[in-house]
Amino acid sequence: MSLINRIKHLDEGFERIRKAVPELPEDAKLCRLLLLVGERLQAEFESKLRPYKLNDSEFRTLVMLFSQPDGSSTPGELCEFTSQGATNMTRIANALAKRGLITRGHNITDRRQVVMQITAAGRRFVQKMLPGMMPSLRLTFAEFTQSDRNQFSKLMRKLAKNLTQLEHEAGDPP
Amino acid sequence: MSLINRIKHLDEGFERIRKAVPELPEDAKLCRLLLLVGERLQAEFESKLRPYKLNDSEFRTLVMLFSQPDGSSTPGELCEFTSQGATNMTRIANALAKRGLITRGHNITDRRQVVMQITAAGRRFVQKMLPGMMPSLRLTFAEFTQSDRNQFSKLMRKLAKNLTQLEHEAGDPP
DNA sequence: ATTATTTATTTCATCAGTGAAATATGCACC
DNA sequence: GGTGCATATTTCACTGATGAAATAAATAAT
Repeated sequence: MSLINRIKHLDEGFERIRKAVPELPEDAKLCRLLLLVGERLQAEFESKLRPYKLNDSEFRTLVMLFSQPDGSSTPGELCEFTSQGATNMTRIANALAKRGLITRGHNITDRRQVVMQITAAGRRFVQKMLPGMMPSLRLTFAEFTQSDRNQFSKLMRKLAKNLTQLEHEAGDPP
Repeated sequence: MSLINRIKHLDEGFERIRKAVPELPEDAKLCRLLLLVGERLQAEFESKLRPYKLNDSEFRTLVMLFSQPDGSSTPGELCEFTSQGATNMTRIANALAKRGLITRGHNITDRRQVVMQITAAGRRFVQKMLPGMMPSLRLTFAEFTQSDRNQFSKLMRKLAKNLTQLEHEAGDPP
């Protein structure tokens, strides 16, 4: 069932739910909308990655390194940036290192720290991958005006701000 | 690291990536924004569900039944609506049935079809759950004006339309 | 009546991520 | 130099989803 049809289905179902739970705010639907679109977008990304035998977290980690000023970082830092557990990060580093996309060494001034460094091959890989994602990216945001883009960015950041506040208030109140 | 900080980190990293891959459209960032917010929102939902020992796909399936005019559907239909595989749907149905939230019977006119029917307990469960999600929902969309909501809905639907087109064009061209 | 198709289930193997606990190593403090 | 802390890795058990293939049961086609 296409995304459009699922949204149509959502619109209909939501009306019936509101009949039974009138307190349900309209925002619940916005929320589902975002999640539906997000899932689909995520699936699109992963399908681009699959042929290269990389999964999403591996690729994101690699791009994270690519985007560092010196192309390197430590597992601990990357755990923070990507909200991954340390166990996972070790696994990801293993996978990337085995494929020669990164190297692992030790920080000279603190030999406890591992430094993961993107290799030339890793950079080439990212530079080859990114354009492959362009076509669907352009299609996805087709007919977006500059004002649409600005609105979109603004709304996402507003959501992010609120969600961050939610995180902090989650420190269980008495 | 908070969502806000991750976005700040994204803003900085993106600039550096653009230095190396100038063709990368600004939309790539919008895309990551949406995915970041979507992930966080999804996590929020799942945390609400966890105490009830239901996972996301189980709950969504239950709500799907709740939203049907007669509170019932078949595994095949639900697979379409939720983009789940048949194997998964059987597992979900098992879980929901074991907890008494749905019943399973056979369609009278076509005994191959299983009909999953939400029970009174299932309805009560949904009606109890939904309000529990309200507080975070209200916080998430705090300071959204009605115009924000309309914009948001409009943009999501535009994305959905484009993504649906993408799906269809995915029918591998010669 | 036999064959083919549809629907659901079962079985099995696999992947990706999670989290806890134990281990190794190196640093910092004093 | 010994104690304690920080960093990363390993091991293990688990969750949730995924997909292929075999099976069962009922219906449709003819």
